[in-house]
Amino acid sequence: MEEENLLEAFWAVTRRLRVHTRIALEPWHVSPSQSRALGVLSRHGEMRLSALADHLHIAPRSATEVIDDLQKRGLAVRKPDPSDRRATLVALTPEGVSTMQAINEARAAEGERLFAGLDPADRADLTRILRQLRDSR
Amino acid sequence: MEEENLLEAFWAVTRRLRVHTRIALEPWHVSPSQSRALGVLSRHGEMRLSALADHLHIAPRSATEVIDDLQKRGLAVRKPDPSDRRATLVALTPEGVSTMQAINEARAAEGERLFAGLDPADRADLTRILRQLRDSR
DNA sequence: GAACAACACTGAGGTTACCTCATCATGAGG
DNA sequence: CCTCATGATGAGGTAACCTCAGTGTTGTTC
Repeated sequence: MEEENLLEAFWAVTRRLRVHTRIALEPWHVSPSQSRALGVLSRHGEMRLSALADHLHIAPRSATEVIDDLQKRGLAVRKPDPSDRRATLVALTPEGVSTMQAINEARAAEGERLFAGLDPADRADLTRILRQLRDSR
Repeated sequence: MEEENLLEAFWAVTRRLRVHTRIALEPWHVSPSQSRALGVLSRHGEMRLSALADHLHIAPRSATEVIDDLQKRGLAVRKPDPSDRRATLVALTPEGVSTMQAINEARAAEGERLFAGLDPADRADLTRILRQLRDSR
């Protein structure tokens, strides 16, 4: 029953966070799945479509679609992999890079809005405990 | 940048929790959205379709679909609202009730698996902090 | 060095969980 | 009773995933 409450509280906070994220993304007309792809490309640099799919935990076919959308919006480009003519590399355009930066700032600000109410000690505890949960096993 | 990590850690734990939930639900062949509806009906008892939609934060039309599915599986029934012939009440069947119980137990067990690594003080802190985040503003 | 399995991507088409809009029956107020 | 609002649902749409089959390319094996 203690568990019940912990779980429930966790999901409630997750929902709030999701709402905040949606709001942060709105001005750029970028969907959550697109922003995840932007994030991976921005953190790891250009990569094959299949590698992107791995990072996003989705099927390669689905990565094709996400990249189609980002390319239509001018945020990413496909280019041939010089070392393997079967493969396609995906990279951010300059516009993709700057959009990602703007989104990161907006998201951090939205996160800050939610976490602002915590005093520093609680915030440190929360960070530490979440990391432990993330990395356990 | 502290924020970045807190947010990121939060999402990582959320993902683990989602995986655990999916696993907990698997044996009953109940989708997450169906289990949410079961949960609402189990906590609040029979209610109108539109009220269920409110609780689930979805459109009334979508509640119709969720209930269609639960009814097909024999977990819920529609009955006329005696006080308004336009309205339809939805209630759990005995099988729906027992399925919900089983799911709750499995989910608590799965949650326990994730949270088991925490020492009691951390667990109490986490619960308290999450409640604060959930209820702030 | 030809044959062939394995691989990278994408077209076709499916699923889930939502949505809006239009329709139909019923209800409530003037 | 006549109009307007309301509860559910049919029809049809969307986003973000999926699988499966096909095409071109590569590495391997004999």
